[in-house]
Amino acid sequence: MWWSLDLNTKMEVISRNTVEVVTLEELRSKFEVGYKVKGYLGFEPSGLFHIGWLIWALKYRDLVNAGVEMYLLEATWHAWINDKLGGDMELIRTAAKHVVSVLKYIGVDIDRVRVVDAEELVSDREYWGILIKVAKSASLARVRRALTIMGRKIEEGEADFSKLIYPLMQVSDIFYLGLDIALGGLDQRKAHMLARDVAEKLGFKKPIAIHTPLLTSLQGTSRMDHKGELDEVLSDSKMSKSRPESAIFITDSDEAIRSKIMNAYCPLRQVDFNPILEIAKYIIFYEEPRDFIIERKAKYGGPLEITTYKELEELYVAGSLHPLDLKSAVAKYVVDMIRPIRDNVFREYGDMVSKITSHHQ
RNA sequence: CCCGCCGUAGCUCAGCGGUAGAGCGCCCGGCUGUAGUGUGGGGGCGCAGUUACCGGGUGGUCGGGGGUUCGAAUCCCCCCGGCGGGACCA
Repeated sequence: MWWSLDLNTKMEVISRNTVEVVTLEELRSKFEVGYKVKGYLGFEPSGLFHIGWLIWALKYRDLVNAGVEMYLLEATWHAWINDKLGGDMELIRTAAKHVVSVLKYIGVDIDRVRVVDAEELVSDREYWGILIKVAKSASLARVRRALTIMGRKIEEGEADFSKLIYPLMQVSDIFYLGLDIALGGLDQRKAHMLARDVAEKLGFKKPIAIHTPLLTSLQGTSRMDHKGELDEVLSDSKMSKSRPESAIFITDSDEAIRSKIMNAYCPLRQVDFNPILEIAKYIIFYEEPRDFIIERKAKYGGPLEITTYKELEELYVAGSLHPLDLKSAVAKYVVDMIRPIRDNVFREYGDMVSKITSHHQ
């Protein structure tokens, strides 16, 4: 268990499969000092759990297992600000609960997690005091720079003012809970950096930011042929709920999962922006070694058995593994992984699922 | 966190190894014109006062701290602050 982990093992467990830890040195010294390290992840209950979230969920599990005292913030008010689920707070709250359940099913020791609803934070006037302090210590331009995409539309007058409060709340959440670590997908970077910027000025702990990768959309990124237009290629590539066919949901049937994977973008021998390889890397091979069997007819080379992602990638780059065989294998493992979770979600949150599903239409 | 630019007078900035500057503002004075006012009108005088002009004056820890140098606003290092950019969005 965690108390038996030595420092180097902790550091390894926490930093694996992340895009970055800002900064590793700060994290190490926190552990060296030896006091109870507190971390959190805030998630916006915006709909059904999808496979992209699994990446931060697994990282969350790592942090819990590494002995970090983890908070899980149900960012219900934040979802409201971002007009998620039609602003239906009841539905948002239920959606939040189903995410907590999924975490439990993937093996997060939920008894050691402190689940907090944003409702609790905003009910405390101290929270709003912190928020005003944060607001006073950052210029309008600085806050605007920390905005999500949604918020950036303010410039065009397409968004309401509450979007500007959003990053202030994210920062206030961290300070209010007294956290050492802020975990999130790479898309949370701007808010985390704002928190780091103003923390010392206000006498709060400067949070260490841990960012997990974002999965490429199953549709991939077209326009790869434009040389040097990386930005253009990268745009529009995150796996997102707004386009159901681009993501695998925890509620998808075995057939739906297989079909989405088989139809996914998966260029021969190419690693970059290859959603199937990413799923293999960040989800199937999250923990290594792992037994991974690729069934193949003898005329295509026969079955393959590997244990690490590195082996898989090498085979693929070498052209020894055809996209179709890769997809079949990945689909099998994803289906096996999701099936039990899905069954539980339907059992506990069947009503919510149908509500949200109808909401999508 | 990374990259780039910036921080010099109240404001906008120039100067980028050799005496800290300009424009604007501000203060004092002058003058011309103008509206108001004392007192019914005019003149004079006074008060008050807008704009433009003229003259004079006021302007500074050159963001902070170290270093290099005979000499630093200027070059180097560290820090603080600001703006922009940074895989989703654009």
